[in-house]
Amino acid sequence: EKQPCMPTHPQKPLIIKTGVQFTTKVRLLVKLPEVDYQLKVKTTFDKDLPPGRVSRQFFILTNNTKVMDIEDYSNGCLSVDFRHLQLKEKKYINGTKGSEGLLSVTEELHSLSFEASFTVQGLTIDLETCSLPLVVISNVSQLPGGWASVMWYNLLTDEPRNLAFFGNPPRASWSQLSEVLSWQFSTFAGRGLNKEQLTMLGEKLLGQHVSCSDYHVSWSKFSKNIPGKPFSFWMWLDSILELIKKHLLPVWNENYIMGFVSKETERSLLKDREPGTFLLRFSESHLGGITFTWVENSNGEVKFNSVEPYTKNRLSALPFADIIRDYKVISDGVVPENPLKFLYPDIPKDDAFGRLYNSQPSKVHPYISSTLIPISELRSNTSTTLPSCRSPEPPMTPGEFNMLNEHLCFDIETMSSPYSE
Amino acid sequence: EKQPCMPTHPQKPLIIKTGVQFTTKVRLLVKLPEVDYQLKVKTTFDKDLPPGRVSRQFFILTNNTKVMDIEDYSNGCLSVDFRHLQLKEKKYINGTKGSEGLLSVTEELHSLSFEASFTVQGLTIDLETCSLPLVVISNVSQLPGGWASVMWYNLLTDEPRNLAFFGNPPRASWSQLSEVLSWQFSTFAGRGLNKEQLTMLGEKLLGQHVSCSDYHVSWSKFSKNIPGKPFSFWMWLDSILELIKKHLLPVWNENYIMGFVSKETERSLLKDREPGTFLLRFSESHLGGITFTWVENSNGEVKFNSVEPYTKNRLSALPFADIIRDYKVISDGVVPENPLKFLYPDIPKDDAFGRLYNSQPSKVHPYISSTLIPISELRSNTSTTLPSCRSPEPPMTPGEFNMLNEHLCFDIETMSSPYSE
DNA sequence: ACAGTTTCCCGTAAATGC
DNA sequence: TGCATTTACGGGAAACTG
Repeated sequence: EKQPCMPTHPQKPLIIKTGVQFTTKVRLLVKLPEVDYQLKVKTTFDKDLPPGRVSRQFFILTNNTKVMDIEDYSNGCLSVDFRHLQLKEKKYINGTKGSEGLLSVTEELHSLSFEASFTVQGLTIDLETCSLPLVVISNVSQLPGGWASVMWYNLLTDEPRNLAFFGNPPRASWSQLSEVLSWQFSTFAGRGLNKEQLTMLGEKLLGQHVSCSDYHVSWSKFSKNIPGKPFSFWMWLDSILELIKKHLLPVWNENYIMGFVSKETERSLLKDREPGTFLLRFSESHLGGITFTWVENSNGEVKFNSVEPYTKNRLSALPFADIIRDYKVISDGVVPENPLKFLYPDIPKDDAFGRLYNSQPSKVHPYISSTLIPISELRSNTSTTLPSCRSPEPPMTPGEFNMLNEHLCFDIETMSSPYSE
Repeated sequence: EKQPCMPTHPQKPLIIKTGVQFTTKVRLLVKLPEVDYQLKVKTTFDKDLPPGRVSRQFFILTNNTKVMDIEDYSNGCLSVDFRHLQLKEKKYINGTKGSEGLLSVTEELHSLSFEASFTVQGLTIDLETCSLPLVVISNVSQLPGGWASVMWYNLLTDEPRNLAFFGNPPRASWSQLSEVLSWQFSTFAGRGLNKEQLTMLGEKLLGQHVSCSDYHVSWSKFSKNIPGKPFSFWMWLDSILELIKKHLLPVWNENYIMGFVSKETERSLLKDREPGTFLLRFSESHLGGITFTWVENSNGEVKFNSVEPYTKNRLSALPFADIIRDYKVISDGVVPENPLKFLYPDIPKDDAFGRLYNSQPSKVHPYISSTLIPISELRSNTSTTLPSCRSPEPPMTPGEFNMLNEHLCFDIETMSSPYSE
């Protein structure tokens, strides 16, 4: 009879961070006869959860009851918006720290329950409903893991409340999964993944089995660390999504980032193109990095170069389009030259990126304006630059206030509060 | 009977941010006879504060009583450390929102009281003491303003608890103030200010009166916005201090930053030097910026150029020493050249900064490493690029830190609030 | 409308727990 | 000890509130 809407965390529903406000809405779908009194709804976190089922317990720190009201728009349904709800972990539940030590926090599912009761014609009616499974995190660094769980659950089951789902999570067929992955990109970055990009992702995940589109991917393969690497497939992919959202949106939406290409494919694509042709792809070895690879012709021999991937730190100092515009290679002290001429297959660089270049900062008079440009220095013998020695650090002695300390002996002393810097 | 010792937390004592933990310590300076029971100390915020005296009221959210204990080291004094104390504002004290609407939050002074009582030989003895005046802030953005208050108070009064101090704050003599300002730099950045730097600051604050070292600076001149600018003298100076702490420490400590120089002085210093001689100074028109000015000789005519000031954002993309090493000017498309040759007066650039250069990032094999370099493009027609108007100068102040001495006699102590970095 | 002030909360760093 | 998880809080920005 009622229908819960999810915690409306704008972007990533079904994930709640402790100590951070969330909201939820409950709507009564039937019209009640003669409701002339207040219909109270109470929200409870993990109501009736079998003990030992979860390893962490939480409660709603804030006010958890509210009176239903007629919805503004149209239908006249009764509904209630809970706002400013906040979750806190119960401490000291000693001993009963759940049996599921095998699961990580982001695999532990919870739920929000809603209850109301009213009396009509002497008959008391109890209503109760609950949310889809929720993941509770304590730091945004756990958001990607939590979102992986939410996706997996909702992709693979229709059960409304199987909190033990990750005790034995099913596999996903590649055709289902690839659709979800593309959907992530179209939802959060405005453009989905094309067939070639998905193929590369499939091969990364499954080896050459991708051809069989009914191949299945296990939860571990998707969400647990790749052997030999400190991150999982999904963490890697999500780091790219974040990079796009923060620094590459226009370039991504123009479809200028091939992004997911194996090195072999990359070379076979570039080798017959005009020298100076380049393409953009994401780093496979590091989280959230993008690089460009260009082809050049030295002495009749085809050569490929890739720049060290740019990560969010570098990109926040200099927008990516400007990096492409200004990138220079200096060989043996000769005049720097930009090796990037054509975006694959053959679009003149400025035709593609011209609209995305930042205008130069306007000049503040007495000063000469200055900008940063990305530059690589090549030596003809070895590939890179000088060895250099780092120097020691300067001591930094903040004078302390100990001036008055010791000798003052008498009685109290003070306090330190964290202010400093 | 009790006596306070200074904020043991080295950094910014006497400032407390709501919602952030702080600590304080109280020490009993007399030995009590036969103390065979527990001596409890209770901490109260703004105890007995006349109503209406302050516009905001706070309370200690956490546990505020603790038992005294024998101090670990030596003397066997009784003492107690309060940790994890936290302040929260009392809400809804309707109506009584203090009379002092004239004062800003950082001018509103508070205090922490400590009480204990014990019985000896049938006689009950009450002990009480309290802290130096405290400033309560709610966001780190208020820290500079709070610190200005703490400095001014402790510089200009020996009263232990004049919470109405900012109702009518006294002026500071330039000789006092300049000492405090220099002390800020030596405490927080490891090197104080020299005579020339202080002179420039004095002129900024007082015009040409600095010669009279008994000239006095008002609190407003020090801490209120400079007419026509959105920041005060102290905010400007503090933004420079922060910039040094975060990005310029080694360069500052090597004394390579002249920093505070008027444009006139700058030119007169540079005009007779070798072309390519440069000096480093802070922006007077923007918060937290540093620039270099170099002299060059074009067609027998002396010319000065200054680069657009670097702020924390740019500096966190590229360390300042590397900027100096790599800075290039490109004129009319010719080969870029670094115009910086000698640090004033005549130190070859690499002799001065060589040890401070960062080593190049080591190369990750398949990639060509890349770095950012700062570059300015000049057109030959005018000396710089677009014309634009620059604004006037920011002011400055000197000061000194003898603040906390004297008054320590009786009662209390201090606190430092945890802000750190 | 607005300025001063507080709240909110991400993201990094440090602390804690297992 | 190392890893997983939580806490702490600076810093930018939004929300508040007179």
